[in-house]
Amino acid sequence: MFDQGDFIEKTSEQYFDEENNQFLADRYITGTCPHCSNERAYGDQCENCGTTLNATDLINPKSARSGNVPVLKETKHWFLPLDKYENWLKEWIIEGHKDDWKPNVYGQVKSWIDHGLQPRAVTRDLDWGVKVPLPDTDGKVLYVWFDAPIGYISATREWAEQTGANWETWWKDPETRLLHFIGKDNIVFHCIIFPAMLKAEGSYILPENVPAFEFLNLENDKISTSRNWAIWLHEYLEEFPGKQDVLRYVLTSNAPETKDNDFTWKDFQSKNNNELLAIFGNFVNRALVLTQKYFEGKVPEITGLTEEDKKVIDEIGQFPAKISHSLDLFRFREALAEMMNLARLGNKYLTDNEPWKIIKTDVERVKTVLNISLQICANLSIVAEPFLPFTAQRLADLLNLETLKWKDAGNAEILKPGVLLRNPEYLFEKIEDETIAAQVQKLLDTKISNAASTFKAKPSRENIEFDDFAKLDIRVGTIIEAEKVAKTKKLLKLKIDTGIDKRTVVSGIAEYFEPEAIIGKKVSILVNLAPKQLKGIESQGMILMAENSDGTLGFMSPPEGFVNGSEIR
RNA sequence: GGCGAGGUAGCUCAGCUGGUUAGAGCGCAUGAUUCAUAAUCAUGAGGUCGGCGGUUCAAUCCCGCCUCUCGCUACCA
Repeated sequence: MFDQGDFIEKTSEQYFDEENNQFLADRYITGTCPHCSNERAYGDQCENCGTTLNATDLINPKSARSGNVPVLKETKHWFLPLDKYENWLKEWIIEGHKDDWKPNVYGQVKSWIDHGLQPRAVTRDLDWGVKVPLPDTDGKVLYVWFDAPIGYISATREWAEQTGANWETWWKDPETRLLHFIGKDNIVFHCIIFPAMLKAEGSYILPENVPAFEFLNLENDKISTSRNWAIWLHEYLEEFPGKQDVLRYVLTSNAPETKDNDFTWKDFQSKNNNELLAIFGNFVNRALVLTQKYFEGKVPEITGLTEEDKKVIDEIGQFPAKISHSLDLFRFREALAEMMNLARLGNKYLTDNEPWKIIKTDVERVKTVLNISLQICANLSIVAEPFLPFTAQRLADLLNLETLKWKDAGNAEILKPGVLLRNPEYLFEKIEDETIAAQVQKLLDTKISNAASTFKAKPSRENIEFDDFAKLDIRVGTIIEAEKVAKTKKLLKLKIDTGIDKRTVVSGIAEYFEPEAIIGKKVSILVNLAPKQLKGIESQGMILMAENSDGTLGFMSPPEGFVNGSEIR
């Protein structure tokens, strides 16, 4: 792309730390916030007032690395001119994929394009990352969303070299269906930036579809590996040995295809016990046990088909197409449910025909019933494979089947009469309440330890003299009135009995306290703070609050029995 | 603040270009059954389709406003 002149070179001014000889990311610059005068604001944001900043907005900027004053210095960057691809993207996605891309993906791409695309820098000044492979580019690396997609290609290439495959088949062959499975937060990268790169380079194919998923939460909270709010696969495999497919099943049936969804352990248990075990596992077990009991485990032959048998066989034939159709449309939940319907068909067929009853009077009929039931099992071993690969293999083994392909499914002649089946084994086992409780407890524990460990107490501020402290006049007071300040999210207007007088204080605590609930509350109040107008109300003082690690607030309440106006020292 | 997606039975979700009693799975209730890991099969009870207003003979589905959730993005002080 560089050789083709696909990039724009642009020079701009950014803060530079002369001592460390590097450009500073916004995060590495601190200074005084121009809005709230907090002296510890970062170059990208002031954590005191929450304002988003540019590094050049800061008053008295300092480098967080050396403590020195950074200087503005010119730096050169390479930009991908996304605007040049706007028309092409419009044609390709807005017109070309109006009907086959998911609404969330299409909508967001359209929104971006409608707003007009800007050239986007693909390099950064950082001392870590993938270096820019050009002369005189010390200290410059590739922007993560420029180098990550290239990483997908490199990874394919590495895999291909190890396995003797041709990586270009996957990325350049027009016959290849390239699909990007991503989360909704990455839509712009996979639908605009990466395709623009591929298009610019010229010899790559484009994704046929980018079916972005929404987000999966865990027990009602955002999944976060850094907060350890996650289910780690290696732990899962140790704690639930042999249950890979259970997790696959639950994740597929809960997949956030159209909106955010929640993974809960209770749901995991219920899907295992009530669906996988009760419907799928149980049906297979019924068929195998009956065959074992009545025919020494040998597949019986068909002795004659009733109308009902023919109907069932016809239904079996429809499953592969139904399932693959759903898969083609990226409706994985639907495909999975359809697969389970085949097991349901089996259960119903057995119950309707009651082989355990007619065995006493009509052995020939039982042969047919069990043959068809076993054919359903055989079909299951094929159509379950995309969702439950381990189970599919175990089931095939139980049936003494060679590995079969998708095209082998859909008929009732997969198992040959006379074939000896293995002894029945359970495909799934019940997951008990205690097991689930333990997993939930494990998560609760991380939540507790998270709260404790991620909280870093701020370093103490500069020392002050006693006289400085003595200037503060803090008193015991009581809230006697409280109401929300209109058109604000955070503010409550409080009337406080300070013992000296009854005064109005506006306090930013509305997110944590209902007005009615705090009337009568004893508080500590700074009474000699200069009055300030907030939302047109004069606030005369300040209520002292403690702020917890998660941002929640609590009153600094005086002990019981202390009267209004008592001094706090 | 702007944009995008979503808000349908207790839970998870379907509902095509608007049209008789809004569907499925799980859960729940009742009945049947006992080959099967108290599994299965049948039947049933659950929804003013987020709220308000509009278009229409007719709206879950179209339009407007509001509200809540998630994502992208911006900016003022």
